[in-house]
Amino acid sequence: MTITQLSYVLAVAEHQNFTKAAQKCFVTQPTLSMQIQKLEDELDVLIFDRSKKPIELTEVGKKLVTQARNIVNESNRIQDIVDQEKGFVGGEFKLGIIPTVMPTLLPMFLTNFVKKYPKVKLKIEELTTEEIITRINDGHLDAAIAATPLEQESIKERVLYFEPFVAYVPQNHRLHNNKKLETSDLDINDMLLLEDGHCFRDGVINLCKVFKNHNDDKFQLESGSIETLIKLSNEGLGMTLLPYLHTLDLPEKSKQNLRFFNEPSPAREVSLIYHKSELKMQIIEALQDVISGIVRGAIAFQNVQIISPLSK
Amino acid sequence: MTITQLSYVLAVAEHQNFTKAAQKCFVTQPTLSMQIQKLEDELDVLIFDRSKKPIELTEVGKKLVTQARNIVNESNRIQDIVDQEKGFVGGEFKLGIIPTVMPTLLPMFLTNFVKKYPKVKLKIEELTTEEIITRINDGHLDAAIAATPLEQESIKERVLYFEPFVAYVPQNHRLHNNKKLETSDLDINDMLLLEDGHCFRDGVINLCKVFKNHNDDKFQLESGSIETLIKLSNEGLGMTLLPYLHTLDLPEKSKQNLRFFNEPSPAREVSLIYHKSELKMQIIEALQDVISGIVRGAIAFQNVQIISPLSK
DNA sequence: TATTTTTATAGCCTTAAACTATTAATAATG
DNA sequence: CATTATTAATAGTTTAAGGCTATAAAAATA
Repeated sequence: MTITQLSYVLAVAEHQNFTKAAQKCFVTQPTLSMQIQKLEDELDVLIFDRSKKPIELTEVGKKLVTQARNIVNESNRIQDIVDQEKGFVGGEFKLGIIPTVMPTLLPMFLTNFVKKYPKVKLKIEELTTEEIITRINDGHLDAAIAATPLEQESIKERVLYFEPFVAYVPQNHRLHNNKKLETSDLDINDMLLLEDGHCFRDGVINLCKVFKNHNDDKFQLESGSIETLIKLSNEGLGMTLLPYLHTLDLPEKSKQNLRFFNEPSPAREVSLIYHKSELKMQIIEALQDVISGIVRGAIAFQNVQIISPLSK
Repeated sequence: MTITQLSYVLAVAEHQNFTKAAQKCFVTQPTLSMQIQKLEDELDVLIFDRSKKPIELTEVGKKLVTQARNIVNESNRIQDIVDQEKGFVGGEFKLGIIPTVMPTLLPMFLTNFVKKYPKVKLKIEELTTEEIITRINDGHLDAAIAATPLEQESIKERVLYFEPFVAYVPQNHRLHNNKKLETSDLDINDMLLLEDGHCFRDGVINLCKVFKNHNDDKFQLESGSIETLIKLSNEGLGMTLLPYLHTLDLPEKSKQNLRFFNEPSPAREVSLIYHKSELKMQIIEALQDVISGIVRGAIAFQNVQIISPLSK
């Protein structure tokens, strides 16, 4: 039994297809088929049920795949240990970022990070929290930036910053003349929301839930981007909430519609999250360093109240 | 990097000698040397410091060995999973037993176990608790029978039975005429003890500590076996405590010197212990089944008070 | 039924992992 | 201090493993 064979098994289990798996492993299909057969012979057990289309794992197969993933993960760590010893921070690193953090945070730290750690090949993907959790668990992401706490047993979190919710209240809105807002002022029914799947949307809903009843799932207007949200709001279709960093580069005119909350201001907790196996920890720590350093300058709120990003 | 290479590293780390390691791995010394060199080349790091005699691990080497042990352990589990699926309970199994349990418990379950699981090649070793802990941690033992609780983070325990302490009080002893004893009757200073290293000795000391001050480490007479302890006691050199199972096959004359404790009787907890990685769990469960079944007939005490086997 | 997709088999080539034999280096001993 | 063990490294050879291409077989789809 070799680590290579185990990773072949993982690839087939994932793609349910020998040919595609072979491509992902950078070998030919016969090579991969042979190795898996060899392993099955050695263990004297069928890992895959080839009669099913697409191919399925047998019952033992499922257990073996779980264990194989363990072994392959632990093996990857050998290189990690060596890298750490040498002080080498490099290699490919896949980072997921949720959509409502991406456009504001990424430009702030990316240049700095690339300059400081030129050997790291960052591959960044915009993903929803749900997608991020799946991919961290199956090893397709090395880490991600998301709103926390997520309450995931398999995922560890390191808080980067707290980002207050800022209200965007258009001119004709009942709250426009309030200088500061209370969370109790909010009414989910005149609030513009992001589309389903955004955890910022869930955060806003949770925030409103605390204080008001609401017509479950009867939101009027939803949008896929915060920019559209602002435009819709300007059209007089309701107020909305923005993450603080999004308010920094608004035009002066729009800034006049911003209303902060009285302290403790509701806020989301934004964290660097990663699998509990702690693979590539050097890079994760490098990211944390750079991002915390940058954000510390931009955000300086002390007294905040964390709103959960989970839809309950 | 292969699992084979990692196990070679483990062997050298353990024996601090390439030649001996090669023997243990059933390959020639050059083969093992080459593979370790290849791994060092691939990782571009020295795992062993060959300038030291005997050979030592480098700093990275130590970390790598820890991780390698993980990987090799997890790999062994693949076969475990297959075995479990097939309902196969077999293969070599190394079991440690503490000296004060060995002579009484082993004859009770061994024949039964071998009959029920003929494919398991049991290799039994008499070892002290300390030796057992070391060997379970380094993988030289698959499981052991010892007095618990041990408070070892890396070791799991499954209680087999509670074995009361029974006093052996010779004729001329001050307690001889008491029909039953209280633990408060005990005085460590007129107690015959096993030699250092036996956890039963520590249990007895802990029991006495609870109620009396004692002359620290000023025990008069010590012995390596319980049989000798009884003989010494018969010579009028003091009373002693025996584990209940040892009292069953005493000659009738000696049995008249036995004094039980009032309930709750002090007792030791005897458990099957194994590494938290839970390798060869099928065999461990088979052992537990057989032993519990046998002992249930021989021991039927309900109301006992567990005495810790740890020397504090 | 024909066509495409997908896995298994056959045969070949290259590399890697094992061996034996030997050398080099170190430690132990006379 | 020279000699002898002990032990790791190197050289050269053999066998086996892992890879490839080409092709056949089986299954799914048109």
